[in-house]
Amino acid sequence: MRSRSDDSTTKARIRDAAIRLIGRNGFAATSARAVATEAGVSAGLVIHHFGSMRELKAACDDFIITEVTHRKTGLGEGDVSAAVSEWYADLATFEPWLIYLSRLFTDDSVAGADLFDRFVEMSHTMLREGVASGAITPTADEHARAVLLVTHSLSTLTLQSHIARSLGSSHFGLDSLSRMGNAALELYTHGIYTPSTTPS
Amino acid sequence: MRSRSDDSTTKARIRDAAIRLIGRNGFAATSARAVATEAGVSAGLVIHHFGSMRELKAACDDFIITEVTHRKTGLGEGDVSAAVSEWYADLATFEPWLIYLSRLFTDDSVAGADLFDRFVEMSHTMLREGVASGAITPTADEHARAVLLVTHSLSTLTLQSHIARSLGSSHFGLDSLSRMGNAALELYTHGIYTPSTTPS
DNA sequence: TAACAAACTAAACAGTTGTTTAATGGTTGT
DNA sequence: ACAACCATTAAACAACTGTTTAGTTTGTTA
Repeated sequence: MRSRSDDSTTKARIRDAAIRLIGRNGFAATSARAVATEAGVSAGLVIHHFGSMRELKAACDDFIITEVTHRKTGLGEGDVSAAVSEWYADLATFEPWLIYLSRLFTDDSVAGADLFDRFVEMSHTMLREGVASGAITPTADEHARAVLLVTHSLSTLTLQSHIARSLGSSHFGLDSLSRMGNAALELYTHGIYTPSTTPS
Repeated sequence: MRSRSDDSTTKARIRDAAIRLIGRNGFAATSARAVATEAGVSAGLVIHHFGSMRELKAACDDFIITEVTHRKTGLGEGDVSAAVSEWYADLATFEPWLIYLSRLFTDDSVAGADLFDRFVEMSHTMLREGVASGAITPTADEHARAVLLVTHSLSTLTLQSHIARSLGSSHFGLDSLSRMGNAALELYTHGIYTPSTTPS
């Protein structure tokens, strides 16, 4: 269950502190001294280990991306949705990663763009296979549909605080996730319009 | 078509500059001096007119929220989707507002939370009416469905840069919007799964 | 034990931040 | 013409920023 994030070197502690703070407040609002305090070290040590704040940010990006993509699970390496599911299953441990991950898409970083594009490719592959096997209906603009599905999936991440508040939870947990999942499954199964009244 | 944003007082110019910069870079990365330069005034004047940076941010929030909710359109006052459609129709003019609006939801400001909740209420009302008239299928968890639809709609806003890039456009324009809209309409009409193979 | 390298800190650095102050110029009302 | 007022600026302020420097501790190796 646990990963190499457990390496308890000081450098790793600093990186984890940065992931927590950048996730919570954004990169621009996260100072080297704040990271240092959060990690229980001096500000100079943060720079000593990472060179600069920008490089620290890059190290955090790399770490999160590696964790979400190269993680080995029972379902095979590179299965991103499996990794994210695992994160959701142990929210207490992985919540900071999820929050950081969501910031990756709204901060417009290169790392976030790459990840998004990879998601679209994966979605594309799944849709193609589904259409080939007859499980999924074909569509005119396959690429737009792939982008739409990825966008919808990620919105659960980027808008998680609003979802949780609106569903009455104090934070985005498994209950919120399953309620949204059920609603989404229903939508993907038969839409929301009754067949007879489908608009043009 | 144009609104009271056309008041060309210096105070309005400063606010518009702030909306542009905060939308582009986020509040934490937007300095009073940067806003002043963008508006062609001195840094002191920014504070003179708004009191502090936090109050300037609040003024921007208020302005955008007012524009998106109290705007009078042919479809009646308070029709948010009509207002947003209007913004999309004249992207050159309103793009900064859309970008600022999207930041409202990812910055977790109170203004964004209020707006999200209002959207959910509107969505709830529309769904109820649709179900009553037989146009929309009922569902077990109506609230979750309302939240899901709002989340999906807003994701087109919060992830607009990724959508545009993935669709091959240089920026999020009417073509991207219509491709996503068509894909969404199809999804809402009959889902993506073929009836015979609907998963449990 | 001596020597060396790495981890680490406190202090100082120049630059930027939000905000204040004092002053100037222009407009308005009388 | 005069007073009052507002818009506006340049300069200064302390607090904070990322980073550097110099130094100290700590651990390893020979």
